[in-house]
Amino acid sequence: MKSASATIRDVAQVAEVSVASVSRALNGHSSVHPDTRARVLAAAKALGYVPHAGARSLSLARSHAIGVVLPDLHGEFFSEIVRGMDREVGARGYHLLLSNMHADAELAAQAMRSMRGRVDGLIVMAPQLDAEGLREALPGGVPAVLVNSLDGAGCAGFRIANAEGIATVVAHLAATGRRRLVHVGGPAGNIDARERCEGFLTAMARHAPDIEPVVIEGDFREDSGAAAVAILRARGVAFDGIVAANDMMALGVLAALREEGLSVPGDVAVTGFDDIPLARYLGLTTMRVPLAEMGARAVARLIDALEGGTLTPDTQVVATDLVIRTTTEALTS
Amino acid sequence: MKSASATIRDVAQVAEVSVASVSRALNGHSSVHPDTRARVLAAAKALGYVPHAGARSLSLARSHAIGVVLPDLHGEFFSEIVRGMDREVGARGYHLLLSNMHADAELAAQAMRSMRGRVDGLIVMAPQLDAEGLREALPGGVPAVLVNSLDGAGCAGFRIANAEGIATVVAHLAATGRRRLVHVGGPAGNIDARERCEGFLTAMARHAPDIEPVVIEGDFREDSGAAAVAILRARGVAFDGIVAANDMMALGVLAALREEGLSVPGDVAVTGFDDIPLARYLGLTTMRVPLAEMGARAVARLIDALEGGTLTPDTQVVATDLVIRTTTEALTS
DNA sequence: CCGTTGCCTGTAACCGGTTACACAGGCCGG
DNA sequence: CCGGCCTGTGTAACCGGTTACAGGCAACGG
Repeated sequence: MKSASATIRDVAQVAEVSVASVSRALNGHSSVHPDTRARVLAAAKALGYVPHAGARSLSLARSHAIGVVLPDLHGEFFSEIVRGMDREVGARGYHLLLSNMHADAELAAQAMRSMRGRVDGLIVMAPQLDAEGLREALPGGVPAVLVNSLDGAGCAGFRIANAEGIATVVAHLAATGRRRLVHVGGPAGNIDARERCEGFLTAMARHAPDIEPVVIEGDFREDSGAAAVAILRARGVAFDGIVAANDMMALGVLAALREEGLSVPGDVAVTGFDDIPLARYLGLTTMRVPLAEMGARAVARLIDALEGGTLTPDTQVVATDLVIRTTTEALTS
Repeated sequence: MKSASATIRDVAQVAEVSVASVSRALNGHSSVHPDTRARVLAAAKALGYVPHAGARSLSLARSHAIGVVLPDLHGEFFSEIVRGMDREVGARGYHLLLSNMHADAELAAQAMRSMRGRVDGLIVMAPQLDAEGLREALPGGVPAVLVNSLDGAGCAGFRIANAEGIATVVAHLAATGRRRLVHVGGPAGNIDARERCEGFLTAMARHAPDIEPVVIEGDFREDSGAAAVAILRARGVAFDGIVAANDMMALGVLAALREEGLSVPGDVAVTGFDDIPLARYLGLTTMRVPLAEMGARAVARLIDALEGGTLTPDTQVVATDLVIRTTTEALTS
């Protein structure tokens, strides 16, 4: 009811006990006389007392918050991961503290540092940072779980089975009769993009050794998928399949192909990666990555470690599943 | 470099000055001798000192974090709003603390209380809470901005022009020759759902007074859109337009109609609400709600108030735009 | 030569909680 | 009747910062 917030001392005064007793009563300690507890609870309710979480976490050295550092929230990729984290964190009684990290390594370091003292642990998604930059940015003393990041510091982490996933995609396309494949890659410096690109080249060497694989660099955003198609047409490249490094670019590719009058999957097959929710609606064949689950697992692992366990410094690989939809339907034979 | 985190006292000891000087030097106070400042900076760097944000915010009574309380992160509706908040908050040097609130009013209150002392202000999205429950849940002493919520407490807030938006939709459908409209509403108790439903009935009374409007209750999720179509068919209702209360249900409606062999927009026109990113890809006619912008504005308003301004307790209405796509194309006349 | 001023620094109180420790009192057995 | 134990409570130190206040010292003017 009171607009100014009451402190534990106010409660103590009203209940006519010491602050220690108030603290014990409110935290359910056993060694508090029932009468005292009742008086404290009554006083707390009367004053509308709400404990000050900041002060509490200072003395407990526990904030029950975990920090999430990520590049940006654009596109469904990170949204899905955060959604999974949010679910797990809620179930465990923790909070999520979000922090955007810009591409610059220095700003990234600053973002992580600014979390010391307000979170118990850190989940870092820094696909664009190199091992060096990441190690420098990570503040000491805070347990961290890396997601989709190069591990330069021997941290716990998760990574997507990118190369294996792309290999599955290429094999699938080969099985439906496509061999002149083009890869639309992600931005240089992005670890997922690089692994997917390398996976593509390796897979092509196996499935279509006679064909010179074409790779066009994009930036993981829809526009760059469309741009890639324009480049291909301008160069006069012949292709019957486009393997995009993520779903958003695949969508751009789809739109551009239709614009150009090419039929999908008639003339060209198209695949994505991630299986963001959008992909299902558009019939996009893609590699399903359990994004939300990965987020939830990262949180679970971190909290387990915080609550007594230890954080084993190994990187867990999350598997991907091929989801076949209409953009790669086999040609009528 | 040190794994255990250094405190300001460690820095003071190494630099051979008092903690006060360290604090002043690091915070750029003018009254520090250049030599002292240099010694402090050197010591801080040597120890890998990072200030403890929790302790800092306790003594400053400022956390530079703002709390966001929302029902869940499912669907793109809230994701978009949070994305806008994240952008604004990052630009202002603040952090976002997420907290999920379940439907229960008691849990909602607890979620908000648990933020006291860790955030400077609160943004509350509680479309499912009544005015009473919301007022009780809001902790005193923390500035709050309500988004899409009933205001029982005279708070600052934002709301969507729901009724006007639906009226625009109905008018648009009427203009393309559809009059036997069905509304698929959101869950009971949700403020947006109720306003949209009432808006629908009002608009129908004007545009098609001779027709008994049909309303089917959904839950804002895709499945319930499909379920609504099943109900309509089972009841043998005749309709040539479906006005869904949000985009996700409209998608469910679209899928179900196609399943039933009905053509969109040939036999039935379909509209959504919100203009989530998905809508564009599926050609769904909908009312665009500037979700990200609304989130950003809520944050901006809150931070402005925190930094000296005052929080005027009025509710700002965000306007919606009709976005016409293929699901309401006019019938060939 | 001394008082004043300004610059710089340290001491200590404070933010709002938690908790180790001391201690008062009642009850018990010896 | 007294020592020990158990229960319940208060005092005060602590978490890691910030900052009001006091004071030391050099420069300066009178």
